[in-house]
Amino acid sequence: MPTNAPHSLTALRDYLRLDTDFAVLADALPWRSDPHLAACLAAFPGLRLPKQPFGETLLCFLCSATKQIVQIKQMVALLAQNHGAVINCGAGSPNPAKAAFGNASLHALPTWTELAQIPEDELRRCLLGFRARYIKQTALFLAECPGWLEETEALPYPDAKARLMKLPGVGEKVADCVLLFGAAKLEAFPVDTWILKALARRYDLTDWSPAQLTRFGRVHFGEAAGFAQQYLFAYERASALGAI
DNA sequence: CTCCAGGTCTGGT
DNA sequence: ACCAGACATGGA
Repeated sequence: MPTNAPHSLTALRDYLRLDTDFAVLADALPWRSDPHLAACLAAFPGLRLPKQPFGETLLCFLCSATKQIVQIKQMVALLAQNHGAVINCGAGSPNPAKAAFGNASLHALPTWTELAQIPEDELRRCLLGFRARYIKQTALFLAECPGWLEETEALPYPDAKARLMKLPGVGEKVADCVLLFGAAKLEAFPVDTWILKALARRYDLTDWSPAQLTRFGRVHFGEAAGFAQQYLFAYERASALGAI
């Protein structure tokens, strides 16, 4: 562990925003008393938690409900391709993405303002299914409330979470993902199917209810629970794929 | 064909 | 407060 690892939660957040080596955050986790977490940390020594744009994170996780990760990627790619502004990478512009994608035009994700203009049935063409309605309604709400997203991101975790959960399609899990990945709120502990499996299987809690497992995770992993969540998630998926 | 996927909402007890 | 179905769609 580097000796300059930050020790307060505020310092950890600042550290996160620099997109440096986040492995030092492990120091804030109870891995010394937790053999499984220790194994996860050892299995993914380079794991990072980059802070991503708040609004884009919200869009991506509004797509995520009961979908496989490969499919979520495809939905997001279609949203960009069909409705996002073209990113200029003409001749002379040293855009590394152009080398990677050849002459295919690159698109940004559509902004919430742009999404508010798109008919729901057109959004549905991006394989969104029933999620199209959530995205459309959220876009219409955000269009009526300029600054709402920025204000939400600036709030403390519990207030930000409560506000996000007022959006259609945003429940506890999606709100936690948006705050963990899009706002670097390390207290956020998103509980998805993988985390439920990990808590039940790796902590010998097979007869616990999902609500009890959730509470266990939030209490056990503490102030940097979201960082622990990433390790549990990565480990459980790799394990399912036979990579571990 | 059936089951599940980085869930949420709604309408029942 | 807790529980079952519905919700779209594709991959395993």
